[in-house]
Amino acid sequence: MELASKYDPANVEGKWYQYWMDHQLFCSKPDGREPYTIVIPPPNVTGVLHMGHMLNNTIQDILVRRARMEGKNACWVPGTDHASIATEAKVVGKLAQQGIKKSDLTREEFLKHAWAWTEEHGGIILKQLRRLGASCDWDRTAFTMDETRSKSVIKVFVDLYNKGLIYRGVRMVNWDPKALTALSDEEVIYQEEHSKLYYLKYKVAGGNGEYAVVATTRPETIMGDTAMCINPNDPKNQWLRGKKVIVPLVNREIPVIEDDYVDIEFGTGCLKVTPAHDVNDYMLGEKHNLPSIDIFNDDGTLSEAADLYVGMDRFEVREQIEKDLEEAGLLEKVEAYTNKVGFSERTHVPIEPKLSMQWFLKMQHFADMALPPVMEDKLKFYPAKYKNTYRNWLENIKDWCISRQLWWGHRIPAYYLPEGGYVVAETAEQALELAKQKTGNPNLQEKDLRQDEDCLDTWFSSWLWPISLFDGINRPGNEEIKYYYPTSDLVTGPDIIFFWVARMIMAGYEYMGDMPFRNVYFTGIVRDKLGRKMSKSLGNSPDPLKLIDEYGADGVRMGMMLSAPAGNDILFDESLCEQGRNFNNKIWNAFRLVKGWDTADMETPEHARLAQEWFAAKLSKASREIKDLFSKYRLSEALMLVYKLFWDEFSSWYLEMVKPAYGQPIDKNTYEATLSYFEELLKLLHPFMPFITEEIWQDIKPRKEGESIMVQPLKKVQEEASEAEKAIIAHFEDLKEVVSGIRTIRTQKNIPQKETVELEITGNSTVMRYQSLLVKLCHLADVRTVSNKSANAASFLVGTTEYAVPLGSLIDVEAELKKLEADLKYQEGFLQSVMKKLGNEKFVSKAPANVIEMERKKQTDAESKIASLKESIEALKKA
RNA sequence: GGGCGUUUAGCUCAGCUGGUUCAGAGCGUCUGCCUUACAAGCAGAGGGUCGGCGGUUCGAAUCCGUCAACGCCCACCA
Repeated sequence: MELASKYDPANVEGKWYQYWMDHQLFCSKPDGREPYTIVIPPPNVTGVLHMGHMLNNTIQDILVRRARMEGKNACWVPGTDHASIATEAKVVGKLAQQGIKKSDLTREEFLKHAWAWTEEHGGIILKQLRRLGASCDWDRTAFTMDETRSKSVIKVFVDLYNKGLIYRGVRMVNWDPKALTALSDEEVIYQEEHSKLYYLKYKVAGGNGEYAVVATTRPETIMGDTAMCINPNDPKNQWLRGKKVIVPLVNREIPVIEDDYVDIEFGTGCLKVTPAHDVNDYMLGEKHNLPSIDIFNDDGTLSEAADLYVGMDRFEVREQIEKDLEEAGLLEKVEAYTNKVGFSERTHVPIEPKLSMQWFLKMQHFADMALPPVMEDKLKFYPAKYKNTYRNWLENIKDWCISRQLWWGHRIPAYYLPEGGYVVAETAEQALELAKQKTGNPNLQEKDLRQDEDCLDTWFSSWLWPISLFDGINRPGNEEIKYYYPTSDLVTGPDIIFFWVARMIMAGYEYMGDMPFRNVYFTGIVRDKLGRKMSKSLGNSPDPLKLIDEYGADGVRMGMMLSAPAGNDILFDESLCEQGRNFNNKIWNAFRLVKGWDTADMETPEHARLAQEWFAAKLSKASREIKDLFSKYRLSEALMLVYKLFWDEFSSWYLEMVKPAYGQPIDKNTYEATLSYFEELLKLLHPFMPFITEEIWQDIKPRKEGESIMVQPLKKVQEEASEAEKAIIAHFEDLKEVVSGIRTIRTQKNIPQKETVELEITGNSTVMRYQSLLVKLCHLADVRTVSNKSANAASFLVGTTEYAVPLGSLIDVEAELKKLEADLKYQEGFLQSVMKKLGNEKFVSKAPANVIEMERKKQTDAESKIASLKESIEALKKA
């Protein structure tokens, strides 16, 4: 035999991936079969593969491969996302290294750099996915900024604008002073920060030096104060009513206004109002008609309007103004304080609330459509707990700020007219037509129109993904969209439930009148074994490709799946990959064994016939259970089930049972049966470990070029187990226990495998049917039923039947007695508890008949066990 | 501040609508084995008062209440 005793994935995986590609086995075209569709959550175009991607894409591949083997037309569409803000930040950073500032470039020049960067780094991640074995239809690879997708985005923007769902206006938005753009509410992450609470003195105008104290966390914004606010019901501040106070350092007079909004208990009950830099203050300003002073530049430095500290950064000012206030005697005290601060999801700098002109999408309309199907389980979430999260968001929906002050993205198709106003159109030509109509000026030229400088939020393109991938926006009702939509499963992380999942559902109903996917599988976060998030700074994130080099893709896939129940975080440990690798090796060695057999024309021995009968039943049972687990998306459990089926049932039991003696041939019938079981096992394993299963499947029987396990249909299983099947499996479990019992005795008594022993069975036992197997597996010289076992035998119970191995002089009477007496004690205790139950009037009268029946059986069983134990003890004592 | 979730063996987790001796699995641990597929292996063994307390019930890991710890999401209190 020239096969190595260890499986070597490196020599196998690349070969089969190429084979699958060469034979177009990943490709899907609409046909008469039932479609099974997954659209990939598009990774950032310039991203690199990390463990989160590994988990996510392993799951998708498992689902796709399984569907393919169930005879469906499986289509997994890959692609990448332009990731507007993240990519632009990277490009800006790279340019900065070369000493180029974004502000020195024109839009066109910048985009040239951005595209060059995208072409250089773009799509690496998709190449990496191939190492994992991802069976994507690569011919369909899309990009959120390619022509089809871009046209879709613009078309949708225009459509929603025309429907009155998109509007433009000045609102308080989340401003990212580093990226210099507005963000949506979802892109702001609130984190607790240890900061200070400053108590500032606001002197009363025209008074004798009396002052009010205001507590604030942001003293640097006082230059923007336009009022001080008290609660009208606050007795301690009544004296301030109708007065004016003087902003410290600034020496500007501002009115004291009254509003219920102010919390009497907080600080001194006096609130400084800075309408330009706080959402709540903005609302107060609107309500009380206050002026608004914007004291910040876009980059978070102080503007001319602040008058003081002009040009300094907001945080420097905070430090400086504390000193200056102190010096001026206007700072009463400073307390330590913990508050929540919003940070930009991308640039991680504190968000500045800022009043600015932006584009918004009205969301109520979409929320109304998107909520019911999820709550009614038409569109299912796994795990279902995320329905709550989803509902909570939709029920408190706010309009979506969709404009970004960035260049890398889809440019907003709004065109401003020379004399004010604007038109919205898909192309510049159409815009010109509209403009002419609107202005009544037929001489208007394209150059007279100025397109909006902003681009759209990345998610404004991603939300169309399940539709735009099949060109369903530009060509509604085309063959592909009709066939593949709605897609089947979406596999993604719960962190983007609002960003992406909810919005896709909205777009789906708006543009297709139907859900974008039937099921959503939420994966957990991949953490290290200590439960920490994987991060670059901690250095606890392994390089997926190195893992694949070391353990093989199959091994890593298995490592990921072994502990990845839907929705739970997975604590990743390399040792899991080791387990995966070991399993590969186990499969490999089973293959070596079977491959090494010679066959002969001979009758099938009884023990082999029994083994076949049992394993066929076991296989059918397992197939049924796996199918059920897949239907519930319990993939790690399905994997564990096949794992045990292969390792324990097939390798440890079945193969040991049919294995011919050294140098002996095996009968043809058993050989064929074994191959067919092996093949079926490979098919069950294939979605989880595509490479090794293909390697062995190709070698286990002669195959034609182009054939692949990938597209082999799974054996059909019956919905329900037959009685015969159940009985075979149950009886066999007894057999296993007997075998195990005998092995234990061998171990304990140090009886070598080579020496034969005998087995005595007291009374009737279904195990007698498996006599031939017992003899083979336990190396027995004889099996016999007896009415009284030999005196000096080691015995054990399986069910109510006693099994005994006569030991002759090897018997250790003391130890044997001890064991039997312990058993007896347990059984007596057990019987007592059963009797107590049965003696309970209430139990007997209230419990259902079958439960009582069960207890009675426990009673008789225990009694007979006790009897036989007592007998054994007596016999031993005599011996 | 609101909402959700988790708590079962050393670790990671199953245990559905309460009742098969129901307390389980994988890994790890311990013991013995280089048995002619596999030491990345084989055979065997030990290990938990199911987070605490209280209740419902003939019967609770499972239902209810409460407390505790941890985690996540949402929220405009300076």
